[in-house]
Amino acid sequence: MNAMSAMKKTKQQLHESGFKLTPQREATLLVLLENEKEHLSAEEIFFLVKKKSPEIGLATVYRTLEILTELKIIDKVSFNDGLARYDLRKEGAKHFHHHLLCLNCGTIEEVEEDLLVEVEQVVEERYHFLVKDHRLTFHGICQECAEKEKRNKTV
Amino acid sequence: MNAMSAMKKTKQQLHESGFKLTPQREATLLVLLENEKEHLSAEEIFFLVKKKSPEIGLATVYRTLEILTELKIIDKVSFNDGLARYDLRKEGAKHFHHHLLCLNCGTIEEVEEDLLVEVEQVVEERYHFLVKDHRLTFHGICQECAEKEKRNKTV
DNA sequence: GTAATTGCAAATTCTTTGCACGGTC
DNA sequence: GACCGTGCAAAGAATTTGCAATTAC
Repeated sequence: MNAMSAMKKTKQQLHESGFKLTPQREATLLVLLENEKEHLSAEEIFFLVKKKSPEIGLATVYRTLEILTELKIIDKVSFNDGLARYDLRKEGAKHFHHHLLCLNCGTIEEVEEDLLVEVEQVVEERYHFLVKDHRLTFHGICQECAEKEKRNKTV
Repeated sequence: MNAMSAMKKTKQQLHESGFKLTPQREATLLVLLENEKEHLSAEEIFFLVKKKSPEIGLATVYRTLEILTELKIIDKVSFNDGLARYDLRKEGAKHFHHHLLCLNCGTIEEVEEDLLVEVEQVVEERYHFLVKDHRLTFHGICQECAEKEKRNKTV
């Protein structure tokens, strides 16, 4: 675990861009680090931060998330549920990881490995498009739901 | 061009699900067909429909878009600009087409061919996830912007 | 010291809902 | 005549903004 080192690194990134590391920003970042597998919305982050630092305002959380997105420390994603969610970018990850969204239970799984290396090459060559990043989400049925379904049919 | 046949087919789909093809729904669908390369927001669709049928209300457009999404005639997409956009599903397309979003000029190009056939197989095998559909958007620089950039450097 | 940052409340933006009215089979 | 669909206006949800007070460096 290196929440410490991640925090330190972020602090530096903030300073490099002329931002200050305020307690509010630190608290927000900590929540993001502690929940890196989740895909929290601004409001969810706000409530989690509020638990430890009750004086924080929702607007500050929004403003912090905006800065962190700008610095590419987090990514803003949207899974068609109409609100923005925030996802910590993995240390040194060149590309955004992929998501598996279960249409049945709504769970979001993460796929760390980059499955698009070849596809991106095709896009660059065939469509003359210089790929910088991507957003890929598969919609489908997760293993757990598929098994549940199977069991129900057997019964 | 077969806006006629597309309309006819949709009419049937609506009827099969117990909906009527009202003039408002027809006008909305027509705008979608006429702008199938665009990625219009609800409001943009509303204004285009209003040109021809000034009596239509925004709420009706939203309600129509909801029905069309439900019937999988259109797809609701979001490109991180915070509002929903709607995209006509291609005739008989099993999978949602891909998008190329230019980070410079904001243009969205479409990629009709399915580049994910093999990747989906990997996901199914390696992650035990039954893929039903996907959302894939590449972020990068389009050909036009890349050339403009090059020209500026030469000058 | 001072420019950046904050919390709060008000404002905006996008979308949904309630409801009386109109159209259709 | 029951029912679906509509327009309008009001409500709602998510996010942004203005501003005076506060804080980090």
